[in-house]
Amino acid sequence: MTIKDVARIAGVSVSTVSRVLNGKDRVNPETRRQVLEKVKELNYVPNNLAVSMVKKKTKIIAVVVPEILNPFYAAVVKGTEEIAKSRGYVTLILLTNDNEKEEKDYYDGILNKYVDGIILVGSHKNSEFYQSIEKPTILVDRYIENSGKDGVVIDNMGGTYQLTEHLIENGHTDIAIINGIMDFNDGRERFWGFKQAMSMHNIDVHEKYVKPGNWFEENGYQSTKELLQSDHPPSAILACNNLICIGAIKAIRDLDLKIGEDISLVGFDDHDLAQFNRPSVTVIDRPTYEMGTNAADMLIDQVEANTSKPLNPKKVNLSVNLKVRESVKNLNQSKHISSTK
Amino acid sequence: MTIKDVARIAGVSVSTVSRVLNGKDRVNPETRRQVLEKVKELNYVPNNLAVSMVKKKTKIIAVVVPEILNPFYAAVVKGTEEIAKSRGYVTLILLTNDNEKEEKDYYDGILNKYVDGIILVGSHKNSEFYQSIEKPTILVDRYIENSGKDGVVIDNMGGTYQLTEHLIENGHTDIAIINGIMDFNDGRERFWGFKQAMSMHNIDVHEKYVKPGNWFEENGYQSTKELLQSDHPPSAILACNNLICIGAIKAIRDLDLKIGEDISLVGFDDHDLAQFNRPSVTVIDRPTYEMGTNAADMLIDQVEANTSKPLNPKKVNLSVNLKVRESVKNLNQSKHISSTK
DNA sequence: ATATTTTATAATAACGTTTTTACAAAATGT
DNA sequence: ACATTTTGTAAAAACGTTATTATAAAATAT
Repeated sequence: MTIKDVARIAGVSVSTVSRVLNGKDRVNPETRRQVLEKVKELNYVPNNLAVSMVKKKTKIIAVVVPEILNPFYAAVVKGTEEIAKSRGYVTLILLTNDNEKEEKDYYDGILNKYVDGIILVGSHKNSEFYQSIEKPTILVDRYIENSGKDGVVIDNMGGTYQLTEHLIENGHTDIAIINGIMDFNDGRERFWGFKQAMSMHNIDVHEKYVKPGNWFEENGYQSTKELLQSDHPPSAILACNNLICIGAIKAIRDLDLKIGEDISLVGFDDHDLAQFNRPSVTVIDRPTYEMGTNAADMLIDQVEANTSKPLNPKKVNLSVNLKVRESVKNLNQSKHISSTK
Repeated sequence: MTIKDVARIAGVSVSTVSRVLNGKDRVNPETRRQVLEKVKELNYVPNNLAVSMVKKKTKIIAVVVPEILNPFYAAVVKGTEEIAKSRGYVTLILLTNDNEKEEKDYYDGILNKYVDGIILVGSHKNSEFYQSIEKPTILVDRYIENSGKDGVVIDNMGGTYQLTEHLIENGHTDIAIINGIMDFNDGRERFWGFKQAMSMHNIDVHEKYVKPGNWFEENGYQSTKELLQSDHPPSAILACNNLICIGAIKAIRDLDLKIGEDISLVGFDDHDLAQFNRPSVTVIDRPTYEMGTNAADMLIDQVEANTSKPLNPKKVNLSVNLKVRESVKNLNQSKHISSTK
């Protein structure tokens, strides 16, 4: 069932059917009525492929993420898909497993020719890769300077700053930090936020309390064990993402210690275990779903404005939220109590 | 940069370039070499849209799921995407929020005209909807009889059968079941598996121990409270999905009871909390990722065989796996101990 | 030496739309 | 009453490919 069939059956030309369907003027109301009737009767739907070819717009956007089982990325995908849907677009999903080569191949093979725009949680560190992308692109979470692309990120520095300050306010000074890799802005900024808060309160950062590593649970588990089994264990640990935090919780449990008593713990990223654990764990919650919706709206705006490369790339910084729960011991209070004893 | 440009610059006809690129025979090796050289030099990549139009194949498949934040569906998506990728397809993702109307609209508007095939965790109960889908379709998880579509499902009945038998073997007879809605095969089959196991061991199913409801956490929480606060609380609870199980765990905790001592608990679906909770919870684990990969392979096979409607729809039943952990009290043993006292 | 087959390439049609151009007929202006 | 504008429709071109058909040259067969 093509537009030709409709035209033939309705007894008009192909162009007239097209005009009617696209709401163009200069078509007799009576003709319009008849065409619409036949369209409905024949259940005609235009072929997207043909439309895309002539309009050079596919109404498809791609969302490229490392992994979908991580709820963080799943939320980004969800936000993207919902905005896309509401604005008449569909969403192509690509999982990269953080494999740079795979991401590049994808880009060359598919993205360039198929989609109107790309939402990208990239695995590449160098800005050249991003510059080579011709389609409108929004970088999410990880932002690369000089990439020439707009970005939607969260306030990493503010997040660890708040967590650190929360610990300090509760009297902690021996604070350890377990971080992921520092190749991207996220790891770097989270570390800076911690250092900044410490320096603002004139507290020294002990080198042995700084544990860089990777973003996985095993790192959280091992680093926590090392910290707690050392000569001078810290009084509090800052876990820089959800997986590290889970690893830390498990390590603490395996060492038969109590969170919030023997050791205080705070984490970046909220997750089920942080909520469910007793005591529950104080965390920074970041608006992951909103990152998706923001990015999708920005992307589609760009697509529809035909601005493939923004003149002045902008980075939208979404604020994060401290969720105070039960995992931080108040050392001031306990000192106070012991001093009045 | 189109095939025309390449042809012009290489000094051959458009058709020759096309022949070279598609590996057709009857082209002079020397000509082939020259064309390939220019293609590389000009960095030419064929326009997918044009190819799709003439070949009537888009190399896009759609995966339609109710929700992406649920790890179960995320795993299906992941399995689908990885197979699709490896076989040269890309994956369109559609989230329905279990909204029947939305799903139908999607289907009419996009799926029919854009994709080669569909992997569908459907929200529709009636088979007519599925029959009306012209594209190759694989139903995942929820299977509708007479839909005319192939399906990939798991052994729901075997799952609850195993869970129930595990409880019975440990001496339980007062077993309660908290189930979701019975509109689809999943809820029905899970209930049947329970009943079957009970009847095989000649144990009566008490009506007050049967709690149908919905698949959400709140149902698990409320039903568990009701069961445990009744006159004759059961000795064991079977939670029919991950969310109900989480609700049950929370309710038990809020009632200050101990899992595996005061009340035994088993669940359908593995999840973080079941693993993390102390004591950990015995569950049925289902191969969600494999459902995605199986479905994608079956779908692409169909697409490439040009069989839009399988003559004899088949349902692939993947087996489930009992993960025995610490949440079931052995009543035989305790009886034995008390009788020898 | 001529007829036939094989090989290499080009020209053209087709996929299903939208957009542009063309052309009447009707309406309006003088 | 005639020139001009407006309105409604149709025909044709374009989007970028692949597939089919046509044609010429080379190779082979008789």
